[in-house]
Amino acid sequence: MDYKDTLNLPKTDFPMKANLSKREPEFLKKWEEMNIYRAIRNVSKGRKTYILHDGPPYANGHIHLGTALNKIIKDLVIKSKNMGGFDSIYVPGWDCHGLPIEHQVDKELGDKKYDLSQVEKRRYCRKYAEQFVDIQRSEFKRLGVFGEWDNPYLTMSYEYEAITIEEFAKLMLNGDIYKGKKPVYWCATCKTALAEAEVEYMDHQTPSVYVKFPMISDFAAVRSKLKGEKVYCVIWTTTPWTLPANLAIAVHKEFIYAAVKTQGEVLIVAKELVGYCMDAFGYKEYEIIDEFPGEVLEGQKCRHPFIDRESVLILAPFVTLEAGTGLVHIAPGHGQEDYEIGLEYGLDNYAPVDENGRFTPDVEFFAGEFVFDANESVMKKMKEVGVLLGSMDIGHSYPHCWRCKNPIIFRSTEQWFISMEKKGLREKALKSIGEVRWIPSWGRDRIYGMVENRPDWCISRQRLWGVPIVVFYCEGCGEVLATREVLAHVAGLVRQYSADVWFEREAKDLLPKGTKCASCKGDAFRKETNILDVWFDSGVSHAAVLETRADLRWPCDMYLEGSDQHRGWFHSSLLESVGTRGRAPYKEVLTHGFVVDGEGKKMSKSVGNVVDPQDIIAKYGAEILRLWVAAEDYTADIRISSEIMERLIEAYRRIRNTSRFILGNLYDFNPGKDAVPCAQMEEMDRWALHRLQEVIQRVRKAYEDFEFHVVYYTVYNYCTVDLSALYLDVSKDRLYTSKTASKARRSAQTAMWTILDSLVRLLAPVLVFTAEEIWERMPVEGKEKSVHMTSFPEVKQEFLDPDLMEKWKTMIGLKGEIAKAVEAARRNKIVGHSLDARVEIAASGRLAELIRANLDTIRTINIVSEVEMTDKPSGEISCSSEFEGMSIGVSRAGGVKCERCWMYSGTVGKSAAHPAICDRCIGNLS
RNA sequence: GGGCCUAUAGCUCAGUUGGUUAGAGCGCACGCCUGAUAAGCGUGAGGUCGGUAGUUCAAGCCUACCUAGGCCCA
Repeated sequence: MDYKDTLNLPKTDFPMKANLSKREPEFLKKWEEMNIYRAIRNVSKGRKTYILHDGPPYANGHIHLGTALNKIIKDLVIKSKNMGGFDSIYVPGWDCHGLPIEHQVDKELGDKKYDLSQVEKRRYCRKYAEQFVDIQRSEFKRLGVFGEWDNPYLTMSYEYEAITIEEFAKLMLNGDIYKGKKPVYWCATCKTALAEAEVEYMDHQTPSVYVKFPMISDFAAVRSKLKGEKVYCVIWTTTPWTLPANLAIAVHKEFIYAAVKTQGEVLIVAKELVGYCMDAFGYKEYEIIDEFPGEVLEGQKCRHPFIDRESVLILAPFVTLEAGTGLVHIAPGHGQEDYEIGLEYGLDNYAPVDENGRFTPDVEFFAGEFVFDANESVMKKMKEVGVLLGSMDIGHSYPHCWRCKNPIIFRSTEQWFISMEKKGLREKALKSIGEVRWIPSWGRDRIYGMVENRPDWCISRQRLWGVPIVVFYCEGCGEVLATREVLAHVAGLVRQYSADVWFEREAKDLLPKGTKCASCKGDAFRKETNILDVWFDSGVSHAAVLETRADLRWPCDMYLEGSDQHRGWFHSSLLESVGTRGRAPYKEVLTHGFVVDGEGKKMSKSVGNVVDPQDIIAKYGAEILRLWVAAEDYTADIRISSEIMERLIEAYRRIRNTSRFILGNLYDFNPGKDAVPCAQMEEMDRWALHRLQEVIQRVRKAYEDFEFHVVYYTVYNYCTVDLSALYLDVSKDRLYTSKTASKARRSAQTAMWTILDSLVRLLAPVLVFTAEEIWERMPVEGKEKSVHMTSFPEVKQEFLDPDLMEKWKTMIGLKGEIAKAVEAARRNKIVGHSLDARVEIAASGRLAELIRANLDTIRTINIVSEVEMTDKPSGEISCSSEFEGMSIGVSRAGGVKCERCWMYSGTVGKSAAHPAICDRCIGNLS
């Protein structure tokens, strides 16, 4: 007879093959139908809230691996908080205004854009953003991320736009905001000022020129050696077009400068660079006739090389000797450092360049010329007047516009600023940084340094798609009108009609009736045309979201973004919140690194190492992507490669198969009726449950610390090491061959059920789909509709047994030694399967006592047919390295192999009814 | 060029306040099993801790510099 039919072999319809890319959408559908997010919120109702405030991704393009990573980490936080005893709320958001969308719309409209009114174009922008909100929403949902997807926050919603204006108003009325003239990054193509964040550095070829400025003050009065000489200061610059705006020449106070006589004139350059410079000018013969420190030059005057104007010599700390001449051309209207040093010396903020990047009419020789074209003309002019000492093209890192990729210029313009100093914003912000928990802790130093050094925040943009800067100017006297009443009135209109109202109505229709200019009593006004920086938009999300939704609160618990946001959203939110409310809008800030390729290099289209999350989802499923996020330590850069994917898929299979095996052995188990109390369980089951408690404790702690990779490794190693290789492998005999309802088998089933029930909950935040798939098949009466509505398992004291663990530590060590001995016998063809083996152990002392008392357990956990203690082992002899003095002998087991349990036994053949099986099996058959 | 960060076996991660022969899992090699089977089990070989120089009786863990990489800025 076939005894296989008498065994309790595993049975389950839980498929071995995950088929994730096909099965995941089915779960998404189920969750959609049951409104899983609401269901979880209902379960969590009344608990302490945990609020992670979503940083809004930009509503343009499809999600990439970085955005996927970010959303998945957020989802891990939200889900683990909910299962860990909080009411964790997730309102996703989108950043909708800004240049990129406006550009994209311009591109799509083509020439049509010139026929559209401002409002019409804004409507296109709105539609464009809506379209990508929809796209990204479905892509995020596909990742298994739960949240209020049907009610997200959008920075372009009427309410949000109104609050943006109200927040601006607070700062305005508080005196933080001022209008000033400053050099800002200016893109002549896009005709707009750019924020620091909108600038990219790329290699760019520019001419570099050496130019001599004739000295006009009597320098010989200070340096007598130069009496009677024609003296020139030589500068070097890579932006010849800024020379018409030159107002000064900077030198370093401590550097030594040399007066070099050559070609009948004297050139001043840094002493260290004399050889280098003369080489560049092509002068072979020269003589240094004087040397002096830079400070001697301060206050001396040169004449501009081709314009009738003075250029004064000043001292600046940023002068270096790395390139050039050691004398730096200063145009305060065209450079940040130039501007700052210009302020110190009271120089004019001169920038004779219009918004198109063309010289203004007052610029001699070059009026109307585009600045980058003017490089050539300026050089030509300088050649003409004989001041050009040398020139060459060089490639260097130069700022470019993030959108149009064209090189940009620094240009002094009228802009609105939030002052870091006027109302002590910097100081307050720095203090607030100290009150926030930064994870990892170095985040504090990073943002502190940035806030400490940043210039005033330029919040104005000369664009269309955004929230207007709500300021009016009196047509009569030019006075700024931005009173509390006016701002509130406009905010009200925006709340009703969207910010479009600003662009479609005239000033008089935006103002409260009877508004008059405070200084001239005029009643005609014009609107400010600038809009707000989009970083201001997202920077007020704490006000627009946390304070407006009933179940949220201000401040929230956490902001969680990539480490670039120390300068981005964390930063803008901090300044806005500190400026209006005196503290940061968050209690904790968690940052993650960036996704890089298998070599640690950043992903770029040109290198061709970009990985698309859609491809991974289609090929392996979102689950594998989630597992990747969980497995990697996100505090540093996060690598992805095909090998990493392969490893994760294998790990996933192991977890899946372990679960499947347990489910297969629970086909006839009803935990309500069949569970065995802890005290009556078999020793090994109690060992497995003790280990489970350790896993639960470690995993819950890891979730609390946001160390998701610890969650992954802990569970995975438990599955592999403790369960698959030991506990489950060993338990097969008991599960398969014992009587179906025997206590021994029920004990194992109780343990396995408990284990899977815990694992599935611990894994649910990570493996959202698979955990649900397992949960659906768990035998439990009255269970929750979704594993995501359950809580994490608690550590149960009754399962903790330190003495047992101590004993089993030795038992498992012993198993390793026996396995080595059996392996040696296997190599010598004495045994194949471990059940072929008979093991003889020689040991002494306490070890011998332990072995003698547990011979049967040792036989069981080693899956051999016989174990005996003896003084002189026979067969293949191995000496233990772990246990001193212990030796193990392995020989072929005696007796006959039982056809049912495959163990060798002397009892096989004794029964006439069942001649092929052992008496243990005969007992289990009846 | 500056600020912050990272660098441990092929891969992903551990390595407590510096202290014995640097750990795990996977992968790999070899083998077993065929009652978890496009599964399961065992054994084994792989790092001197990015590099250099220091501090120390003692350094993967401290210091300096360098290299590579990342983010941010210039």
